[in-house]
Amino acid sequence: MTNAERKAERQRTILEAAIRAFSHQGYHGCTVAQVAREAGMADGTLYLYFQGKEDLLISAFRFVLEGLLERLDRATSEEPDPLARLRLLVELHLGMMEADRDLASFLQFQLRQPDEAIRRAIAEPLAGYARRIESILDQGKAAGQIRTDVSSRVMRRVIFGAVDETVSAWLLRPEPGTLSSRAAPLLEVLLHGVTRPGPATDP
Amino acid sequence: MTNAERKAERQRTILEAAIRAFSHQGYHGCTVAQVAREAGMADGTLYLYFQGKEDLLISAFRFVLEGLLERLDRATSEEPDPLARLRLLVELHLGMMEADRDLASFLQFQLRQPDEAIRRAIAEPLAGYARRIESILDQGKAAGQIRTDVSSRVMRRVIFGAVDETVSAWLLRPEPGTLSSRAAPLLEVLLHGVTRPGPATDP
DNA sequence: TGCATCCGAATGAATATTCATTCAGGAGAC
DNA sequence: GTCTCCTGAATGAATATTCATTCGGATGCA
Repeated sequence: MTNAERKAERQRTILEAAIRAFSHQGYHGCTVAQVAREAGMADGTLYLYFQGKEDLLISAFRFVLEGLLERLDRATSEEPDPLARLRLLVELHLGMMEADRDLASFLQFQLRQPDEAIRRAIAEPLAGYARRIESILDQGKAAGQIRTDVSSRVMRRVIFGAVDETVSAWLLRPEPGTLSSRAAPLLEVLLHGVTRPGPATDP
Repeated sequence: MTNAERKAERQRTILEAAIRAFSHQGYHGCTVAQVAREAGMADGTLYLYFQGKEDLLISAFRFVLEGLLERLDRATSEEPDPLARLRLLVELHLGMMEADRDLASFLQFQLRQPDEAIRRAIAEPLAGYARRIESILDQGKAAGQIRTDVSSRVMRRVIFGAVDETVSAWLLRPEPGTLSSRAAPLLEVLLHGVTRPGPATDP
């Protein structure tokens, strides 16, 4: 059993090194040798734990996304109120990205791979994320807090896109310690829109 | 003069070929030879018009983004009402992406390059796009249509992110002829938020 | 000793870039 | 009109480099 644990630990070390390396140089701008060096081992050793460079990338995506989902689930599971859960989700997402800049950079810039095989391999955890947002929205609809005249899918895209763009912008112009603080105004806009709440808006 | 025109035309041919090739295979998954073949000329010829593969990519980005900006400006310049302009901008953006799927795919999946040099080279036209959205929002604030308690930059990120995500989702699951039709519900959410317009929402 | 693990130099495939060569068409001479 | 000479755009095979992957041997533990 210690044997399997050893292996898992080693894999983890490699994955973390890969995330660091990929996030700095990009998947294509990065050699296997660099990942190995970052992990503190020889080139060939990586091939004892992963099938090759692409497998490394896909495994890293899975590792990261599943970790994020797990943390999100754990944190939001106790909150019954849908709006509060949505708030929590956004705050947590921004918080986690801020806490680990390499991870954020990795997700923001490497995830959109045009390669079909890679996309397919990460589609599932991504869909899981989408499903969680939509499920919160559906609960909100049932509770009368969320509008029912727009599909949850459309709203999910707005929410996800807005959060995603916020993280990207922060990465490109990193005023430190400021990402989490963007959660409040962001949620304001997502919940109530950009228009001025005036005396009834025309149909 | 015909000489310079000839050159410009030739460059344009190459750029359009590059966009097609890059959007299908991705920048890294694509050889210079493939671009040349797509353009109907020999490998070496490309080097008479561009410095190399990277220059090709950057030039293609510029070409596309500047074209988009120009079309957006032309179309929105005559509309005085800020909200209507915003609506127009979103509709046009979706419409243009729908009209040219290669272009859309190119922008969505190739634009986020981790390479610093490339990012710097395309920062300017991207910032131009951002400025246009924010300027519309500012006009809307002045006209009393847009809320003034959230910065235009935050709202811009929400709008841009939402549109971007909508296009991405459409590209990944292309139900044909359906992108433009997503403009209306999208704008609904952007303008008024996801919450149910009820008897005053708490502070 | 035997076994698992690791090392890192060697390999060879892939491909961006170069450059010696070709050739279509224009200019001038007759 | 026709022949000759030029020009430079276009070619695409050859080059040089980069890098993912392999594998024969070293290392350390039981």
